[in-house]
Amino acid sequence: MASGKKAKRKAGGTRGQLLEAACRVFAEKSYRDATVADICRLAGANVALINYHFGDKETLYAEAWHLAFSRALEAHPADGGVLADAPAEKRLRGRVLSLMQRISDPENQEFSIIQREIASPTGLLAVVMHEAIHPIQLAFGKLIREMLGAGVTEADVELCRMSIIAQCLHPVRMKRRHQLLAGGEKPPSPMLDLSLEATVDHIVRFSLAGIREIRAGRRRKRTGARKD
Amino acid sequence: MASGKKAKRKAGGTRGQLLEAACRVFAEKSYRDATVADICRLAGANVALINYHFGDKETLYAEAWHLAFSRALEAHPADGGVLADAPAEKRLRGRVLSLMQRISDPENQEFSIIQREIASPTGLLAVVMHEAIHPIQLAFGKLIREMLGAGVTEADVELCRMSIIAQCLHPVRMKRRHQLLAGGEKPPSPMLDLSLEATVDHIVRFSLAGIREIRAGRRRKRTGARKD
Amino acid sequence: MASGKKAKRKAGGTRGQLLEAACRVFAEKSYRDATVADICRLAGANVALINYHFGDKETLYAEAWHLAFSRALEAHPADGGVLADAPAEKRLRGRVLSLMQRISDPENQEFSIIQREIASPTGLLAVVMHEAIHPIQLAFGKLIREMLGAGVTEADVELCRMSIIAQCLHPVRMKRRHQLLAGGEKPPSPMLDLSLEATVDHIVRFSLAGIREIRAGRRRKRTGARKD
Amino acid sequence: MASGKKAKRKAGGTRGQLLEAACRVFAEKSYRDATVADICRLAGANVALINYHFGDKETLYAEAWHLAFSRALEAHPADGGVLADAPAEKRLRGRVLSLMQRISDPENQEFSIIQREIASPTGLLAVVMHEAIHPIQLAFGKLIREMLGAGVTEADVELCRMSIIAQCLHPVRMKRRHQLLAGGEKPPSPMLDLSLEATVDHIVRFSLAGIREIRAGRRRKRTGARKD
DNA sequence: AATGAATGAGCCTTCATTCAT
DNA sequence: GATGAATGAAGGCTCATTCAT
Repeated sequence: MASGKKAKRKAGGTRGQLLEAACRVFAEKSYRDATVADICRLAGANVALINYHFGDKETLYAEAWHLAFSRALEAHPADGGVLADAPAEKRLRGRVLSLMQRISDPENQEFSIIQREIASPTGLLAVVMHEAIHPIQLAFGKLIREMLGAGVTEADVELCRMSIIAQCLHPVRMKRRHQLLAGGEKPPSPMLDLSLEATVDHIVRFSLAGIREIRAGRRRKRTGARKD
Repeated sequence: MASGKKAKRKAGGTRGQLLEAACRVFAEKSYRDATVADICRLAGANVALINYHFGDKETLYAEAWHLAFSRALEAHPADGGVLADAPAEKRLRGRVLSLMQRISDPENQEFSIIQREIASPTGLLAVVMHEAIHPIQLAFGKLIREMLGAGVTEADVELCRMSIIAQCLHPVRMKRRHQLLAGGEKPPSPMLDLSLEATVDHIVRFSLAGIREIRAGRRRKRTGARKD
Repeated sequence: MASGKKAKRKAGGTRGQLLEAACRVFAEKSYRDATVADICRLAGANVALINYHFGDKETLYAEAWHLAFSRALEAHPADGGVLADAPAEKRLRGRVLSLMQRISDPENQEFSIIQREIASPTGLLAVVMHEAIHPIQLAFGKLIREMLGAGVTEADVELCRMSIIAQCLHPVRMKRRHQLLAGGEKPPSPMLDLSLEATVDHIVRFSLAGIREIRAGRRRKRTGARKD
Repeated sequence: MASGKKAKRKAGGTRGQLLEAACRVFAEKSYRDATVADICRLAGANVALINYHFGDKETLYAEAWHLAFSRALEAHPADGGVLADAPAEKRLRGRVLSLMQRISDPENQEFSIIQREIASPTGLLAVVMHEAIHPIQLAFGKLIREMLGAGVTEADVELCRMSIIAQCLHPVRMKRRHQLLAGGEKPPSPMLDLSLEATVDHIVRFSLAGIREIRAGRRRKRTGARKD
């Protein structure tokens, strides 16, 4: 058998253990607050092993984020499983659902890490933006441009994209914040009990109305028609 | 006599200088990253004075936030200067504008501090939520409930409130993030050049459509009517 | 009286104590081998005080050398107390004596520090060369040029200067080396028992003969005379 | 070649590779500054092999010096190839040339190692002195005693020996120091451009004059003659 | 003989806090 | 109130050495 002879031999290797531990610790502690001792304790490893396997704390941090990022990407395909030839509304719903699942998945540390990175940047932020955030924004932008139709300015696309992405991120932030605060108290707002599905339904419906409005507004502008 | 008003060498006294400096430093550095030495250097004061005047770093932090909060509250009345008997749309616009001005005012450190607090909480978060965030949420909730009409669930109010507040906060977060990243590069998206007014216009129009949709949807649900 | 009220208050201040201790420790241990803990232990101070007073180990090192350098300069005037209008032989003897006294003074850590710096340079070497070594070389060069007379090449000056300075430094190095090795053994060579005066006498006599030879040789060359 | 069992097998074996690498690294880095990792990287070997083959870093260091020493001894015979029945002047020149060649040979790490050893001794110094330095000193001493003639004190021999050896070592030290400082700047003194031959010529001529002077001086002293 | 992984001791530095004027 | 000096607790990193194949 190929399984480890020694109990000393950790499953997946110590390097993997460290990476895993780093993901978790960095997800809940910020780069500065997290200590290599924390991570090693969680991984059951010697502190010097971080230097051995990763060089330094910063590299470990970058690799931990990459791991979380890869997992998130794999677990939650950006299109939400909706086919490219489905109606735009379906595709929008797919993307909204996918994004929200991705960032609210409790197994996924990516969002936590990114949030902390934004609060106190370490230099990783630019990479994060480029690799994780930009692609999602682009895909949303393309879809929204399509939905808004031809006679629309780039600024309108941008604003609608912002409106939609904002609605996806905000509830997750809120939920985390409340979980952080409440050690077990009653949720101070009923929204927190809403299922992800219900929230997605709301966002899609709310936003489709918004998009139609913008689209109509632009058409009105173009044709000179006025409807009060 | 312990008369509280002493004209010190420094304007507002050393205590005030420290508080002022703390506001700025905590706005750009996170609780952990900011050092008391940073703050004292900026205030031109001795390090020991922080302990003398505030006891410890954490208390100074709390007081600094309170100062920023008070200033924000004073500088940006929550109703945006719109009278309470104005039409709901006007009042919504007032609140959206007010909120966005408040958090994007570069002289106001409140939002920065809150953002960092959320990313790595120090215990201040609960107070912040209660004093700064909750009142705004309540006012928005009341207004939105009014706009949605009677036959609407609390969850709908909650969700619409979330949609609107999300749209207010997100662009400011985005702008800050980009300023952080780009030392002076061209903004990678045109949205960043949009004026606050234009963004507010969009949010209000987009959201009014959304609210009407939710309101109509609920009515449809209740009456069973279908109108397409 | 004006003396310190507290025993805690160290004579000359902790900063001075640290500098003094650093001189001694760096004189016997090399930058790398010497630890800040060593220095603080010797100074009876807390390790953090090095950061407080000097910033870091490297700055302390530089300041320690500067102190040793200043003391050496002050205690051993480069001309050895011989007047500038004295005969060249007297002035040479003055310089040789001065240099040797300077580097063999057991109270003076300058030479030790320089020796270690040469063996494993820290970046201070360039400064050391410029401030401590160069002036001495220049003075010797000027004097030797005068003694060699007009018809001499710059290379000859250089070589004679080297010959003389070499003789000054070498015995001191040898003596230190032997002290290092012998924990109390008998000196393996009688030279070590020679007084500084005797060594200086030798160097001057030996070198004056050498200089005369070079001077004569050059003259021979110039006049075309040959004497085999 | 048929001897190699594996393609991996390095020329001279891994042990030899390590020794070779150690010579080079210790020649440029001091015992403390040089890390076993440095050496293994250069040798293309695993870190654990140092302990396997040599026990510890210190033993490797000693063996590395021995290798450098043996090579130096072999490459530069102490008498400089001058026959034992040649005139004393010739033999002196031979020894001076040989010593200077030995220590300035860029392929020879011996001198570098010794210099660093002197600056921060590791316990190897005693061995070095005994095996490498002492024999050279003895040979010089014997030759100089012969040249000084019978009526000379042991101290005079010692001092002349010092004068000559000092002149051999100093220029090499100087040259190394300047190479260390200047990454490629112009040499601040013309001496550095002098050939080894020219330097040897100078040393021999300068020293022969010195020796004659000492010899004559002693004679004068003995006979009571005075010559101003 | 060789290797990758692991270990523990030690070092420099940072920083909030406290002490003594 | 204000100041300079002092302190102790960590934290990240380096490195020679050892372990288990």
